[in-house]
Amino acid sequence: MGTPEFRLKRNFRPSSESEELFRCPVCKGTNIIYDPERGQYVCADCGIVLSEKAVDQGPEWRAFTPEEREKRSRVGSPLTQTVHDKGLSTIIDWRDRDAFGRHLEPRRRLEILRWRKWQIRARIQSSIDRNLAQAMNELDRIASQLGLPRNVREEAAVIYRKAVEKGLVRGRSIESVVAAAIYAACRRLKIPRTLDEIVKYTKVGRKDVARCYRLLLRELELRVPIADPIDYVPRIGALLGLSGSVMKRAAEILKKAEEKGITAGKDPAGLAAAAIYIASLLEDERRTQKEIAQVAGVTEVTVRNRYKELVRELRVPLPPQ
DNA sequence: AAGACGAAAGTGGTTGA
DNA sequence: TCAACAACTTTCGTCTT
Repeated sequence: MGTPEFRLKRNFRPSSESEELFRCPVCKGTNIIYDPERGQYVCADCGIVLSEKAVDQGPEWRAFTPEEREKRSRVGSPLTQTVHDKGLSTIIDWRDRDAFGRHLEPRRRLEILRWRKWQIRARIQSSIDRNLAQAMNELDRIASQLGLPRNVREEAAVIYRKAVEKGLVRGRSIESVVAAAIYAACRRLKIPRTLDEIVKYTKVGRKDVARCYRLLLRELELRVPIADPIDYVPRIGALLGLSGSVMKRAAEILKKAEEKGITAGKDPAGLAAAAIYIASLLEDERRTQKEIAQVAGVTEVTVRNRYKELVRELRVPLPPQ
């Protein structure tokens, strides 16, 4: 994988009746372009990323109000109770006797044994299914709010399923494990989303999700490539409506910085933001530190610090003024 | 009036005894 | 488990455009 490259279809214009859907909801422009690498549509005029949320107007029924939480908890917790105590387990018990207390003949006994085995399997199966069903709901919700492409959702689903099968979800909230799975999927597929972005659409704490994420990595032996600041460039650039040459410039800066070994231990989003800032100056497509910081999910100060560092260490010749 | 800059104090997470 | 530590954030005053 070399430098990230936008191969975009300019003036992308789908035909006929679905036209309304392909207008930018912000600037009403029709100049929507598609970035196949990220699986996103981007408005070429105002630079906004049109997530799937903006395109498909699917119902978003979940609120974060206390009442909603109440409702959810009432649907959630009885599940385990039902399965545990009130499931089929009371119907076929462990005794090898019939309803009159007589011993069963051997043939009959084997039969019962088989029933019991299946009943237990069915119970486990159904609990996994129920868990998965709920989790997939959550996954879809979070993923579409983040505007994640399909392949990430699938990767996340696979990770989650493995986690359930290994019994890693027990004792943890489904939502936090789902969020962790999504984060892991993003990292693996190099679709950069910060942990904070994902947590934002969740009602569990950042801490929980981070812990679950580490757990998933350890228990499932997931290999995750280390976060590369360059991966953040296209997204930040697109959100700011910057041209390809700025992004290319930013990527070059980051590559040099990496070679110099001054990127270790630094927040990749911050580095990318700083590189974008420098590139925007060099290419004369100025954006303020504040704007860049905002879309990168870091503060102005961090952008500034990284930017000063990069300029100093790499001796980037800045234009006057 | 807005942007850039830097200092200083505070925060959350990692590391090593 | 605690303390030290580095990176990042928040806040604020000052200078520049």
